[in-house]
Amino acid sequence: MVLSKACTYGVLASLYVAKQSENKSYVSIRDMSNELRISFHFLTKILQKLTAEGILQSHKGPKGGILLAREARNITILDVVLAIDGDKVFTECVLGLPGCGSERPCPMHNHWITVREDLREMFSTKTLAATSDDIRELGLRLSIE
Amino acid sequence: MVLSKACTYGVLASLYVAKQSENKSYVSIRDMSNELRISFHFLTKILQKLTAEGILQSHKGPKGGILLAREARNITILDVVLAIDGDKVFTECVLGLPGCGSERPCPMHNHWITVREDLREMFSTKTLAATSDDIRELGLRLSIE
DNA sequence: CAAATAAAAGACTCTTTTATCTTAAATTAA
DNA sequence: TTAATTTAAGATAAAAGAGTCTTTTATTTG
Repeated sequence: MVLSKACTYGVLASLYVAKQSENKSYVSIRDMSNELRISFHFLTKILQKLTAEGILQSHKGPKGGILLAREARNITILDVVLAIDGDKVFTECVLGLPGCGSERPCPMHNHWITVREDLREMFSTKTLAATSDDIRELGLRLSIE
Repeated sequence: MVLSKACTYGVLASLYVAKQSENKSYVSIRDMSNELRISFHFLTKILQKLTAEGILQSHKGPKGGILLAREARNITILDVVLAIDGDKVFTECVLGLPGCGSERPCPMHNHWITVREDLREMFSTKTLAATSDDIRELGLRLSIE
């Protein structure tokens, strides 16, 4: 798996919040966990990380929940991935050799760095705004159902 | 990590065997584990899988060890990856949604399938023969050192 | 202020992956 | 045929990832 489970949940949750953010009220984590079919407590932990990283903002108490901390067009899926999984996928050697790079390359290095960059590009070109528009217009899925 | 640790060890080991296979004698797993700095017993299990999958052949007893089961130019790195990790990386949804595909795509599907295919292509175009030639000619690394 | 609500935080469990250790089986060679 | 060597197999352990449960803290509303 390219992304950890926590990371895919974080991306799905961010897109869910972006999609709801026309209503200016906070998005309930409980509702989101029901709709996305993600364990509530596990989701909570992931969202806490995204909040700590300045991607989401949260509010306790009745009518509380979470919101995007910045405008949806200023947050990319790469931002969410980096916040949860870090940049390992985009920097590591595909054969796991420490210190692999142009000076001391592994047998796959030159080919791998192009694929790795394509992967990063894929995540960086998609903003939450544009992606949630796609979801609405094309009827794309965010959950198991 | 795109590949499991077991899988990266399997690829490194296969390349090591290919590189040694000018000498027609069996390659010692013990020597290989020392040179590649991979735990002997863990490596043994991985090689057993590759043997079971028909990529390697083994021989017990003194002067025993392993060899490629086919010619190095007829084994690709993809073969090794599929034998150990299966085809999950090349078929799964990047957001982990079960049943994601062109009929019921996730928000990243269309972009992801191109990256996924590039990844498969990277592994499938490299034979053990060509890659071990590269290693010799360009002095590439197979181990931590 | 008190009660209800909802996120935050931390402890804990389960599963999978990675790694180690021990014993068994096969083969070679003296 | 016996001793040494080397892979095979299985049991166990350690670490990481995924998921659950309980308690605490902050906020709203009656």
